[in-house]
Amino acid sequence: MTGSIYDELKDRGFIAQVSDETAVRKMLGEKQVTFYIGYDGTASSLHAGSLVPIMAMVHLRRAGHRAIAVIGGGTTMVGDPSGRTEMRQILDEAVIRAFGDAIRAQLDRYLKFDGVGALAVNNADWLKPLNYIEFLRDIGRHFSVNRMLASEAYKIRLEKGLSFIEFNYQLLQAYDYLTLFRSHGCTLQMGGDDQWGNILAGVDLIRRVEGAAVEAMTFPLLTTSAGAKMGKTVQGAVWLDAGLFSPYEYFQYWVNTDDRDVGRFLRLYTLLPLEEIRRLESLAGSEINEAKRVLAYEATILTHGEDAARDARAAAAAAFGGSGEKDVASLPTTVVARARLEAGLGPAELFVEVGLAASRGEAKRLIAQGGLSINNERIDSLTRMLTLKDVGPDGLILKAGKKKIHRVIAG
RNA sequence: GGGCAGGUACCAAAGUGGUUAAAUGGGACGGGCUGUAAACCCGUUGCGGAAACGCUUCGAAGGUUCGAAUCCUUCCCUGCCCA
Repeated sequence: MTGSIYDELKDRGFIAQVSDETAVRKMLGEKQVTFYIGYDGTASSLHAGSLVPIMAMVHLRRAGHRAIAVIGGGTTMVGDPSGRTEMRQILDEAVIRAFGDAIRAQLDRYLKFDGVGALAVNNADWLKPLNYIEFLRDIGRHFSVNRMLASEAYKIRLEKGLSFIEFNYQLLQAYDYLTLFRSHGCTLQMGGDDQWGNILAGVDLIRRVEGAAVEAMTFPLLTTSAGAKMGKTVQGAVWLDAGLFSPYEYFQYWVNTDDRDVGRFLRLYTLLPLEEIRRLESLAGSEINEAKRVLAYEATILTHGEDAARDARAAAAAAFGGSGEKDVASLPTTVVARARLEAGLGPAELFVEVGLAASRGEAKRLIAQGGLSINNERIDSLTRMLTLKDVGPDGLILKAGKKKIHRVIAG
């Protein structure tokens, strides 16, 4: 345990707000602290937007603190209105349960739940059995509606409408904190900066009910320098699940980082020492691409493991002609029946099939605009049939635009 | 429960009987320039079709009409005001 983990987090850009900086720095430096972060299960996988909290947990755990990941099986049934413009879709309970299990498994890769230094709990376990009247009397009376309505988090919703169920979210999250304080001695809750109000509600509740001082810390809500939300691409989220978003795509997501974000991201999303990061981010001009590759490689290791990261890097090198080993086999690949290739396939059909175009119409548009190529040769005609002859020893390489690439092999 | 205003494509927002597959902006995508960056310039942006053209879309379902996003009816949903 080192006295510097708080400052390490701060230097790396993890901290947006802290309840009491002096107290938090002190406790993280002096003793083992049990802390928690909640993850609401609104999808079967977390995405890159959740990486900051995950990395913060990894850092704290490495520093010897005890991590509790709370799967929001109960709170997800209510839905957090904080900062949202519209009510969340109400999800089916069985679905929420399944999502929660999947997310737990995902977090396990980063945190290695051992029941001692890192554990996962599901708040459905204590929220579902709650008795309404008792809850109102014991917990509800500590909350001021006036104060809640005045908070920034609800501001948008007061204009667009806020249902009663959502209004209860904050109470439940506060109750989570109280529960973990009582059962596990948890004294630090962290979360995204949009959670600040909810987290403080828990701090207040514990003070009122237990007379104890506990702490709160939030992470900045990141956007890329281009203004996009972290972890979102056009196609959708940058999922941490290899089945939803392949390691190759994941690697590419990081390689495509804006120059201006490289240093910031290296600090947040890799465990590289700060001196090394300072060296990498100082690279100028096209040299910065080297830093991006390091970022991508390290980030991919953390999420998908070293083997997958190596494959992804090799595939990227093959696709973009970078230095080092080239491994075409690691590109996203689709097997197409030999017989179909013998008969010949239209390019639009094939590009749609491998997911490089959303529809034949789009594929045709792309061809007209010179955006599609096979084996690095621009397709200039819709009737350019693709056959077995186009499938070389490494397969048939399809490209849409400059960056989306896919390999087809006959099978 | 009553009154008012709304629900249009990824988002925002025009359109109030045919010239509307639906203005405009943003976003996104493609091309050019580059460094798998940014900025900038050009183009594209419902589905099918080589094309002609066809099909589906404006909360949902019915209806009026030669013709509906546009008119009528019912229903669902949202916001505001009143209770």
